[in-house]
Amino acid sequence: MARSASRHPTDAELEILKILWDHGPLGIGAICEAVRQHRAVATSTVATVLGVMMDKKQVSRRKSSRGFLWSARLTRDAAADGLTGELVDRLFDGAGHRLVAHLFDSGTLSARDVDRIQDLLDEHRRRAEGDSA
Amino acid sequence: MARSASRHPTDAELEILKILWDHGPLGIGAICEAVRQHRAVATSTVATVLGVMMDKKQVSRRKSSRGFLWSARLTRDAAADGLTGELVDRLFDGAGHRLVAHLFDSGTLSARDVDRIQDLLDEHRRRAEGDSA
DNA sequence: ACTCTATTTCTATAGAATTAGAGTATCGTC
DNA sequence: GACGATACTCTAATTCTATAGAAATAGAGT
Repeated sequence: MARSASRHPTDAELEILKILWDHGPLGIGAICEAVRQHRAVATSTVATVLGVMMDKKQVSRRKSSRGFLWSARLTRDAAADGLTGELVDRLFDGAGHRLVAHLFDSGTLSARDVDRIQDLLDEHRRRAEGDSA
Repeated sequence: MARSASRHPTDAELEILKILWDHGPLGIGAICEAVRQHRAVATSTVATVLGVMMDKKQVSRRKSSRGFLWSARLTRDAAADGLTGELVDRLFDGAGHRLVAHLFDSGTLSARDVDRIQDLLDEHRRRAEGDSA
C-alpha cells in the first residue's frame, strides 16, 4: 500500500492530535477511550491511523511496559498554521485580512470575541513597535 | 460515521467556483481556458466535476445555443462560511477569536493586513453601537 | 445536407482516507 | 509457565476525489 500523503492532517488524524495535545503521551487504550467519548471506533482503526501518522511524522512513540506511549510531534501551532494558511490560500487568495473580514461579516463573532480581537491587535502593534525601536 | 464529506467544496470544485464567481455564467470552453491559466486539464475532467457539482447543487446551468452556460449557485459567502466554520470547529473548538489570535501569532499577516483589521474592527463597533442606540 | 468541432455523457482508473477483522506478540498475574 | 487481556501488524473493503478516454450529440459554416 502507498501511504504517503498530503501535508495537512486529515479529520481522523486531527481528532487524535487534539487528544494528544490535550492529554500528553497516551497508550492506545486511552486514545480509543477518548475517541469513544464521541463515536464508536475499533482499536485497530486507531492503530492504523497512528501508523499513518508515524509515517507522516505527526506523532512519535516510545516503548512502555505495555505497548507504546504516543505523543504529538506536530505541534498545535504548526497544524493551525498549515490548515489556516491552506484556507486563506484556497479561499481568500492569500490575503489574511479577508479571512478576518469574513469573520466579521458572517456574524460568527460574539461581542466578547470582538473585544479580544482588539486586545490582540493592540498587543500585536505594541510588539511590532518594540521590535523596530 | 459514514461521512459523505461533501458538505464543503473540494479543491477541484473550489477552483471552478472561483472562476464562476469572478466571471459570471460561462460555457465549458471558457471554464477550461481559465483553469488552463494554471494547469493542464482535459475538457471531460471539467465536465465530470461540473456534473458532481450539479448533484451537490453548487452550480446551475441553462441551455444556450452551444451547450450550457454554467453559473455558481453556492455563493462565495456561503462557501466561505462553511469552510471557515469547519476550520474553526475542527481546530479552535468553535471559538472564532482563537482563529484570529492564531493569525496574529503566526506572522502571516502583513502590516497592511493589521491596519485593515483595525478598520474592520472600528466599523464593526460603529455598526454595533448604531444598532443599540 | 454534410462535415467539423465543441460539448455532453458514460465509463473507468488510480490514489487517499477511513474503517475494521484476523492473526501475532507480549505483559501481568496466578 | 500457562492464561487472559491488551496492544501491534497485516490485509482488505469501501467511499470519495481527481482524472480522462471514448462515444454520442448538436451547432455552425460552407
